Amino acid sequence: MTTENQTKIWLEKIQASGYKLTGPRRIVVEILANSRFTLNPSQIHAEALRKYPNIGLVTIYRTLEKLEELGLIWRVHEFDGCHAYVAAPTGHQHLLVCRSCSRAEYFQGAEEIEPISGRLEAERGYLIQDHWLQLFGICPECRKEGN
Amino acid sequence: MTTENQTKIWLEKIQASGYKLTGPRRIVVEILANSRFTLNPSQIHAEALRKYPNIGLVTIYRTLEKLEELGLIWRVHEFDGCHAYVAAPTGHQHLLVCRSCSRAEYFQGAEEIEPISGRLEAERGYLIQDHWLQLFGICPECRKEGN
DNA sequence: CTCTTTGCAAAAGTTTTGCACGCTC
DNA sequence: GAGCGTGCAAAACTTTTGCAAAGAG
Repeated sequence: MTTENQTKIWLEKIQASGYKLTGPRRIVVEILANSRFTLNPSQIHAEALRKYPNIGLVTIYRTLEKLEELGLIWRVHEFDGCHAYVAAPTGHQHLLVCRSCSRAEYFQGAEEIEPISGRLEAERGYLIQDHWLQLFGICPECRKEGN
Repeated sequence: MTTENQTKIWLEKIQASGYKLTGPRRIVVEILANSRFTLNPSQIHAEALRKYPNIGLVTIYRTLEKLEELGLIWRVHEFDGCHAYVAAPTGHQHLLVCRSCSRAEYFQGAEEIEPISGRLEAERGYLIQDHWLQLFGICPECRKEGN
């Protein structure tokens, strides 16, 4: 999927959910749908200001809230904090995050986890609802630069 | 391991690391080493006040910082925030957390993840350093109560 | 006795809320 | 035109820092 399509799909979904399409929302969507890195509200705000001079940080927060509610973005949990967001994947995927530059990409095929859930439900009586699998490391670009 | 032993081991480790054993530190250690639930700084403070009337919230923060540095506690990432801590496990284990009461327990045997790391290193050129696997659900006690 | 640790107060940083105006539909 | 969305200001929280006094070893 191209990123232009990704942006378009998000905007349609926002509208289909009864929310209005506004300048600030378009900007935030464009930034997040196209970023290969995790971004926190303040970084998004700084980036957005370049294209929409008067946009307020509060609007970033409120837009993030809606995008998260619509399942379009995920809050990312990193070692040094949990303030950043990233475009949600299509389908069930897991995150691989660079600890140096916060580049984030997804990977599939962690079906290995299903039996673990089943085992724990049987052995401990929990109702398992969800799981997080996230890998951390150094991306190829940062390895080249010696980070 | 009994929880008294756990508390004792932590206190010894604090002392062995060159930190002093003080009243406030003993209290925080006792609370965290014995809790089956994740606790945030404010909850720990409230609990500590019952046994040590003048203890300050700042001291809780500073003690948590040291316990984390010594590897005795982990910060827990939950759906509704990342402010809570829990006693670290012995060896490589993963967390199972109740979304209703924040009860937390560990499980072993997620060796299934190793091949995933290897695959991603080979396919994407990352140097994988760490991973998080965490399961969320409802614990038996909360299921009984219909949460 | 020395040096760490504590509690208070204040600062810094992040996120939320109230409100009048502006814009989308 | 109706009602949602925006920006500003201020509030609410969480976490960190400076400092004098107290306590551990």
